[in-house]
Amino acid sequence: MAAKPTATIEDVARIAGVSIATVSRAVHNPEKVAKATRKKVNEAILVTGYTTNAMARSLRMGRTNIILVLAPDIGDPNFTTTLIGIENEARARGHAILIGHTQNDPERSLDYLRYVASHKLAGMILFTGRLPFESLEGISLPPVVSAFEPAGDNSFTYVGVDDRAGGRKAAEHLLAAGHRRVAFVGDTLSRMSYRRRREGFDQAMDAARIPESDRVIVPGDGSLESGRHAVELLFIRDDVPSAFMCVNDITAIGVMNGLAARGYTIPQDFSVIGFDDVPQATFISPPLTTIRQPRNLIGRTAIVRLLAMIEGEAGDAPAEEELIMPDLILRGSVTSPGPIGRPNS
Amino acid sequence: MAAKPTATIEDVARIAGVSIATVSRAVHNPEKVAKATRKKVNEAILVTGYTTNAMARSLRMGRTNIILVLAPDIGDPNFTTTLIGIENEARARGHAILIGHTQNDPERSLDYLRYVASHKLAGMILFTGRLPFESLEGISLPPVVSAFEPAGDNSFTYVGVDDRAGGRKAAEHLLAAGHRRVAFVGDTLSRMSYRRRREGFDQAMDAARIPESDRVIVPGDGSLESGRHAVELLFIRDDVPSAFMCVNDITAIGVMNGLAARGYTIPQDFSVIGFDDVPQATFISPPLTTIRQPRNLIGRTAIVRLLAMIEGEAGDAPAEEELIMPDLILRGSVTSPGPIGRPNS
DNA sequence: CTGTTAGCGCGTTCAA
DNA sequence: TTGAACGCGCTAACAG
Repeated sequence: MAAKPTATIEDVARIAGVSIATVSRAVHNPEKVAKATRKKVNEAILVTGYTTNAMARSLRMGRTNIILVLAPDIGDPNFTTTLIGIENEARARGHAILIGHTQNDPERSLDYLRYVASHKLAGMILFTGRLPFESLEGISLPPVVSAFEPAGDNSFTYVGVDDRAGGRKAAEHLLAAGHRRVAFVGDTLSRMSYRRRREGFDQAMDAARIPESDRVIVPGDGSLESGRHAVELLFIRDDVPSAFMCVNDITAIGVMNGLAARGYTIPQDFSVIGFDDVPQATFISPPLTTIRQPRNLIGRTAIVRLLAMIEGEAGDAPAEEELIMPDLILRGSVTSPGPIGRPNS
Repeated sequence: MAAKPTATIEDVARIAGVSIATVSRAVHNPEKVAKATRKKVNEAILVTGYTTNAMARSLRMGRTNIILVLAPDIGDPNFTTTLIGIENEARARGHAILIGHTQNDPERSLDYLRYVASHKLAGMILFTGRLPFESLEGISLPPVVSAFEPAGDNSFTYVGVDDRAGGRKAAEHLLAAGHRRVAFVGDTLSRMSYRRRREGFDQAMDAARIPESDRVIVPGDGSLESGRHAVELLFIRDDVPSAFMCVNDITAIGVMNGLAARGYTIPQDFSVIGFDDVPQATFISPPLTTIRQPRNLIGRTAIVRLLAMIEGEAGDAPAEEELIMPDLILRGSVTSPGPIGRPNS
């Protein structure tokens, strides 16, 4: 049995005994159609199971109201919660959300970009730090805002946490607890947000007049392993601080693991602070003190700005940054250093 | 500055000094165009930054090669890994993947269904157990396969883990370790997969001739709380088994928490086994013995079947189930019961 | 309030 | 090997 071709506006018109224009109006501007006519049309629609062909519609209209959210990793908890903020707001404003998963693969990203361009999507939200901008030549994109990680060059409006302020808050908390010699784990040039957290750290240390020599900078990529590895490195170098400030929670958990593996208990022997407030932060023991990403708010803000750009046609406003202040979440992984200032091994 | 309208096939044709038909051919059937002509066309495309208008294209062709993956929760680790399997396979076969996030909201689901219908997407993969089928009347859907959780009525081809076999394996493992009195935590009617795991449990118990009275069935919804709560319930009822088989890992972790809160250590005092093998299963202590979801394989299988349905036009094959056998992952949360058969409180 | 008509951009006959 | 012309389904302008 061949699939029955889907009903078109013409089928509906024929059955309702009106013109196709009337059907179109009855669907999109009901108030411009007599009640009786509207009724006939609606019945015909029910009979035929008619759905307006979106391709034809937007071919005619030249636009859609679909927004693509591009993420490198769907599973990232930062992403999930933010997405919900985006969806709720977009929905309320009559826009639909589609998600693209790039796995950090430039090929994939490019495919999605092409999709956006060729389907004339209304706009785009990027969670991807890097975009294959080189290959982007000529692809004409709708309004874009990037979230969480500033996108490549900063030609796009960016909404995210104030990483510098967050870094500062974290470092100040450690300082206030009495730590003087602290490690910064996860230093890297590749992610701008991490770089800014480091800057915040330095600002706080500067303000407290902690000499550079008391700031132990350990590189890392934000992975669990990088945290564990940092601990080993420091013990091998025999250069162990009393507190660890980590570029993100995952690294912090890695540090805690590394410390635990060496028989230390937290926070008695060492203090650890993270950044992001991922779900695991509550589950591990002790629960991790950290800086919370204002995820939902970031999502809402991002979509609000995007919609403003989409609707305010004139809005050739230059790219801006909107930084949202994060909160310090006090849990159990930070306390004052012991009287020795350095645990006994 | 008004946005420059994107180039159409006509612009390209004019610049290249050929007809639009030739441009179309040069793009989609290069071999049917003289080399010199092709070159001119390609140059013109580069100049104009032309991208074929997907709306017009699929309006003409009547279809797309886009597949929508509909998930209730993007963040579910089961989903993420499976998605990667889907994407890789789909990509290799020339299909693009878009993701929809329903949050289990019927309104949202319906929107996506409409999207699929009106955009004439090629097919759909469902991770959503429930679909608003009532409202679905008349919406004509492309081929659909559901994964992980059989969709509502079983009118759709389903690819998933063999829950019954998994449940059996888990129970047999407990039995083999010497447990006779075991709890099944997370009994529910609402999720078919959970129901099947329970059936597997019962099959194994039957085979071992364990009387019903030694099977402690505790209801639960698969949440962390449900696990904790089950432990409390059992202690209050003073009906404590030597092992817990949980409907999923999250419940199992809840059970472990509950047990730990009462001062017991696992697996010395109690054995616990989960189902799914979520990432946390490795991190907690002791690491959780569980049944692993063959996620990547489920993804690949689902998309392969879907594409077969899409391509084999004639394929009006009836809905089928393809069940994939899961493996038992041995870790540290199961051991033989103590000589007493019941721990000292 | 309703019908007629002209494209939106493209792939595809059919001729040349 | 190439070009002319049609129509996919729809909305918006213009008449009536």
